[in-house]
Amino acid sequence: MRKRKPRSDALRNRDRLIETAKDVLGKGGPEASLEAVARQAGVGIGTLYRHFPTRQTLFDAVFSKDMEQLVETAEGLVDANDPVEALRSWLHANVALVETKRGLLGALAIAMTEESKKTYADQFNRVSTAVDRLLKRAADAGLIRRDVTGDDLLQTMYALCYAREPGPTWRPQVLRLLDIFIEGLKR
Amino acid sequence: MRKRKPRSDALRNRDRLIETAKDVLGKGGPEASLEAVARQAGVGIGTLYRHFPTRQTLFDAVFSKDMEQLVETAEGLVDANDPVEALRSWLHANVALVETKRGLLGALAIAMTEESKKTYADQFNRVSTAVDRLLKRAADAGLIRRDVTGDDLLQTMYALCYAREPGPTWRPQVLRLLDIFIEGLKR
DNA sequence: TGAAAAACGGAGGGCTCCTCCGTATAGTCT
DNA sequence: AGACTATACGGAGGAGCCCTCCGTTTTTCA
Repeated sequence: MRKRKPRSDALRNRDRLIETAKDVLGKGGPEASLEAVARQAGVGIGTLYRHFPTRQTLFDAVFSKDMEQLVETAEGLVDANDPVEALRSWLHANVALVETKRGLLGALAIAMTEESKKTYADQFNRVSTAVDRLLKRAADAGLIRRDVTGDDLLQTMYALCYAREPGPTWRPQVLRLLDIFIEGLKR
Repeated sequence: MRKRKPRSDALRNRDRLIETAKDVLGKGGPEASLEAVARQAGVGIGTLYRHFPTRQTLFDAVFSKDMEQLVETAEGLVDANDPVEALRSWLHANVALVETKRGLLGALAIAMTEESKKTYADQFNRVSTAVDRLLKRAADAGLIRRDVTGDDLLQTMYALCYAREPGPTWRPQVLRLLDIFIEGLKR
């Protein structure tokens, strides 16, 4: 017995929920009410929970597109001429990405737990591979120290993003701190 | 008309609440139930709210002792011989302090908002003064760049503490990232 | 010791979380 | 087309938390 085609209303509702969640979570942070999401999406609360059994699965759905973009940016830079500059611009691109959804910062912090690394394992691996290759090239060229991983970089970046209060000076400050960190990387 | 002496039961309850909060928040993070705090302290919920009208005021009470220690450490280092090393050891001391209450990390993140800077204004000023003096001495000696504030340092430190997952490798990793940052500070 | 200030406790309204299940409906088969 | 059934829907409901309000109790002080 073949499996049926997924029901169209289910697909539609799923999309509406993700779209609405992006909006609501962006404004209200990661603690926003899921019932509000369901309401605003014009959908019963039961429907929300059927599609996304936990808060985390909803976050994951919201972020998966951004993750994809992050991966692509990283992979596009693998063969850059100056590996250190490539790292820097990758990090800067990420900060810009984060800035577009400042309200999601808290949610991002949640998203970066060990738990969700399993969910994102595939993307994380691709990012890690790309970034680690850059790091290795830079280290081989004697440009930076050897004891740093792609994970370190990512975590530090998110940490710095998270630490600063949102506001007009947010971005330059984050970038400055990040650059100091990169400076420290150099041998 | 003189003011009365504060009632003894009030003082007692206040202390119990802070002590219990330290415990409960340490385990459950900053979202832990305040009703649980009241229950475990053997006190009515109304009593908790009378003493601490908001979640933040309760956090503040919990942290005020640690803040004091942080201030003293900073002030003790002002006249150290090597200003950069002094900065480093101050930061390391803070990391150690944070480690003793790993569970409070999330709460700390909350505590570091603009809002609570008003509450801690006094302590923050003393820390800032001490650290800025160290920074200035180091900068005057040409050891580090000039565009960094004590606030930057503090925030970065908490950010790095917050980014890493708790676990046996937590501390060395945080210290390593912090040292990289300090390295980047150097001119 | 007794009055008044100060503090206490917890009921209660409002909100959220999440589950469960009777009802509705889209896809499939004849 | 019509019927059948897997699939999805909605929202009521129990449980927990937030916070306020106020009648009752305790402590201080004259």
